[in-house]
Amino acid sequence: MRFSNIMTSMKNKDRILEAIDQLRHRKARPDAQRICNFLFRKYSINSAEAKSDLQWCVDNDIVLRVEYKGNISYRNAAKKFSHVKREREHQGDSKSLPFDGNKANRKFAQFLMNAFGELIVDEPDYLEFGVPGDEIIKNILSKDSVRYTKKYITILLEKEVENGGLIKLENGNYLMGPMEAEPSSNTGKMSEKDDINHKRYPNGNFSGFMHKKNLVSKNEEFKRHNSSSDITESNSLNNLRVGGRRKRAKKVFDPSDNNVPKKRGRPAGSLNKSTIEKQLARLSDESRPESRTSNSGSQFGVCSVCHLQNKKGPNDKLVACRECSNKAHYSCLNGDDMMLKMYPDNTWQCPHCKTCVICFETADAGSLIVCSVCADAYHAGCHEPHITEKIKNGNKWLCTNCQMPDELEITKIESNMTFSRKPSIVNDEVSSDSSLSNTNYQSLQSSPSALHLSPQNGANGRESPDQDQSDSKGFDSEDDLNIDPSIPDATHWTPDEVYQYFTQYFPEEAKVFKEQEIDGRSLLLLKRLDVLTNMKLKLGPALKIYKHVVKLQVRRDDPKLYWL
DNA sequence: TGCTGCGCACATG
DNA sequence: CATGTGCGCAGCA
Repeated sequence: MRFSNIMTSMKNKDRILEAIDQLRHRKARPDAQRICNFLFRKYSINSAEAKSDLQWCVDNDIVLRVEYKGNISYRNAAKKFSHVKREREHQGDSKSLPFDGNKANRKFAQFLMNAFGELIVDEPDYLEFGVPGDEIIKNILSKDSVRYTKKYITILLEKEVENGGLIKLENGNYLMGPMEAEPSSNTGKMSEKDDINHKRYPNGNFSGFMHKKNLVSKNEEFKRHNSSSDITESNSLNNLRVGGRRKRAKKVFDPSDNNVPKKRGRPAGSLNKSTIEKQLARLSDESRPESRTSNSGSQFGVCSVCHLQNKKGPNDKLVACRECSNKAHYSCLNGDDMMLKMYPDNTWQCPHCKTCVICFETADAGSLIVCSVCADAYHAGCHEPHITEKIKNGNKWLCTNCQMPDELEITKIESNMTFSRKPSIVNDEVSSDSSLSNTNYQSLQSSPSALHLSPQNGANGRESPDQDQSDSKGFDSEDDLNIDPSIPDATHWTPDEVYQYFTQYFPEEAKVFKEQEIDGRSLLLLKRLDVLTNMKLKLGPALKIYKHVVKLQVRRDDPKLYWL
C-alpha cells in the first residue's frame, strides 16, 4: 500500500472503530454495510474507501472479521484484548491460539527472528541465558515503532510463548522454541474451510480471543454461498437468514408496567413476564456489577460513580465498562480516583473489572495501582520494578512505560547536546549506549551556559563568537557520531515547516503545531508534559508525536529515549 | 425514511 | 447456566 494510503487508513482506523463501537452499542450488527454507512454519514467517506480501509484494519489486526450466526461481523480487536485470560480460562487450554500465517503475525515472527539473530550475534551468552524481553522489545521497536509498542510486543511475546514459538526461561529471558513444520490448526476439521476462508477469517493473535465457533462456522452452506464476496456480504445477508430466529408475537401493553423509566424505545409493557421477574430480582441486588444484558442499572443509564441516572450536562454521556455493563458519566471518570480512569482510547474498565496488565488478575488478587497516563493497572509485585512505595488513591503514579527518566528532561537533553562542544567532557569515558549519561548530566550542572538552547550538532546552536568560528567538522564527540543524518535538523524550521513535518505522520494532530505557532526552536524546547497535556492531544497520538519530538531534539532514533 | 434504543431469542462455551 | 450477539420492533427526527 502506498504511503498516503496507509496514512488515510490509519486516520480512518479510529473512525471504523468508532463505527463498530457505535453499532455494538445500539445492538446492531457491525457489518460492512453499516460501518460504511456510518462513515459516509458522519465523515462523508465513500463506500469504496471505507471498505478498503476496513480491510486494511482487518489485515492489521485492528479489526477482527468474524462470523457470527452465519453472517460477517466486525469487532474492535482492542476491546477483545482484555478477554485473553477469560477466553483461555473458559477454553481450558493455552495452545489453541496458534501463531498462524496471518500477515501481521508473520511480520512479527520475522521481526522476532531477526531480533534473536542480531542480539545473539552481539551477545552470544544469550544463547545460554536467553534474550531479555527488553532487548527484544528494543530491537523490534527500533525497526518498527509505528506498528508496535512496548506493551503490544510484550503481549505478542507472551502469546508466542503460549504457542510454543518461544520459550520463557526461569530468569524471564526468552529463547526461540522449536520451529513447527506446519502451524497447528484450530480444529482438526478445518482444512477445507480454512483454505477457502483463511484470508477472510484470519485467526491471528487477536481473533484467537474470539469464540472459536465464531470463526469457524458450522454453516458450510452459507459460507459457500457467500464465499464469492469479501466484504460485501450484505446482499446475501438480507436474503438469507441463518440464525433461524422466529418472529415473536407482539406483546400486549400492560399499563401496570409503567413504573420502568425509559427515555424512548419500546414501551415498558412489551416486557414479558419472565423478564419482569428477572428485573425485579435484579433490582434487589444492586451491589454487584451486572453483565451487559442482565443489568438494571446500565439499562437505564445509572452512573456507577455518582449513582445518578441523568446526564450531568448536555454533552455528558455514559461510558460503559468494556467488561461489564457498569457505566459512568464521562465527567465522573478521570478524576482523582485512578481506578476510575479511562484508557487513552476512551474505553473504560470499572474497578471490578480492571485487571493487571501483567497477570490479568483483577483487584481480587491484590490492590491495583493505575498509571495516571496510560491507565494501565498493575499489582505492586507485577510491575517491574516492583512498586514498593505506598501509593494512595488519587496520587499520581506513572508506570514504567510512561515514566520519564530524569535524564530525558529536555533541558538535560540540551545539555547533552551542548556538551558536544566541550571536548574535555567528550573525552570522558561515556557509555555510548546510554545516550544521556550521568557525565552529560554533570556537565549541565557544572556549566550554566549549557542551558542555552543549542541542540543537535553545535553548528546550529552556536552562541559565543569563538564558537562561531569553530568548524563543525571538529565535533567529533560520540554524540555527534551518533547523530542520524536521516533525521532532519529542526533548529531553524519555521512553524510551517514544523507543521509540514508532523503532517506526514499525523495529518489530524499536526494542526496543533500550526495553531500554537511552534517553530523549530520551540519544538526543540518542548517537554514531555507539553506534548502530552498542554497541546490538548489525545494520549495515543500525543505519545507518538512526543517520540518524533524527541527524535528531532536529539537527532537520534533510540527507543530508549522515549520508551524507557 | 433512516437512525436509534432495546427486549429477548439465539449462539456459544 | 452464563454470557455475548444482533434481529426486529418501536420511537423519533
